[in-house]
Amino acid sequence: MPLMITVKTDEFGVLVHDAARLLRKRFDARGEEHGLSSAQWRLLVKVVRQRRATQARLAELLEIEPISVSRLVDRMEQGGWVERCAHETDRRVKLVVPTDKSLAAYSALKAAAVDVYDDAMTGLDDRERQTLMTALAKVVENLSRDETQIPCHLLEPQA
Amino acid sequence: MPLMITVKTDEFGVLVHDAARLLRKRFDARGEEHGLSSAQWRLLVKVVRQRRATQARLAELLEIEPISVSRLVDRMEQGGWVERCAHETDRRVKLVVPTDKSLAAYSALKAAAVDVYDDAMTGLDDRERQTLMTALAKVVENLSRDETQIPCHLLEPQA
DNA sequence: CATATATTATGAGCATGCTCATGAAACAAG
DNA sequence: CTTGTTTCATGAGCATGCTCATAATATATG
Repeated sequence: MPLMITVKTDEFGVLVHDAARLLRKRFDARGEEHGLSSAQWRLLVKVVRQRRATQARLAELLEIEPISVSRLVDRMEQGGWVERCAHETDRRVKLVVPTDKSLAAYSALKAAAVDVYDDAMTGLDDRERQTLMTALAKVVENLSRDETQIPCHLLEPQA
Repeated sequence: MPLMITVKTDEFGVLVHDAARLLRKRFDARGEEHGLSSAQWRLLVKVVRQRRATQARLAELLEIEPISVSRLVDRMEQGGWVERCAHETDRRVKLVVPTDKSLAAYSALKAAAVDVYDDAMTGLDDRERQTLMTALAKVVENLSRDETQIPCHLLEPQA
């Protein structure tokens, strides 16, 4: 039997959790100059890129629930970042569009994001960065697939 | 000038954010069998390992604010996971100790965590896992150091 | 057309984090 | 001992996520 060294991944959850928390903190700090939280920042980027998106579409893009988008847009509308407009034909939907204030802040925010990532990855070489990105992407893919993972042999035969 | 390929790290924040969210969702799902959220699970692990810890110490270990521990312990005490006991000499502190219920659930929770990590890292070889862990640890270290990063030349001379 | 179903947004209410403020107890300096 | 400072726990109130429920509208089907 070959020497089986399996990497200790005990603390994987803690690491990811901490990294996400610390990144969020940095983004909150940088966004504060503009009066933006990190959640609002994320939504702003989507709204600027989409130009006009329904709240349902934003929920899909941000991978959060529509109700959470509703609350977030409430606060961002109040802050003058976005506006809710009626759809031309579908009276159910409200189109979320960026204000001039959002469009003006966008490039500064992009630059700030690059800064934060540079800080975060200081000391990692290109190979490590590459592996970090692809491995994380794989993890996200793994966890996105079959959410609850019910083994086939446990499934009830369908009628 | 050598060919400079710099890895595209644009989506780093999104990846970490998504990975953390999906992991949390898995832990919530697995903890639900026991009636535990992922935050409660994290605290439970610390309490079982420490045996008796002040809330301030738990806040330090979990890297959250003492007030957040206070609320979390409220709910966990109500759920019968922990108890608040008086300290022998210092009447300010309340020692948080695990109940039998916590001690009984602990090993099942540990096994569930291993499951979740296995799922998450499916398809990654040892080299990739190794790099993922060390790179994430480096990121956490980078972001933990000099929180606000004020360049020295901008600091006011001290009186 | 009429009726059933799906989609869109949002209200109510909860969990988990936060900041700011406060009260009680411990500790340090005089 | 008294006074000032620090530490510990927690109240008030907010942001961001969630589930569950509901109203309005659109769409599909008989």
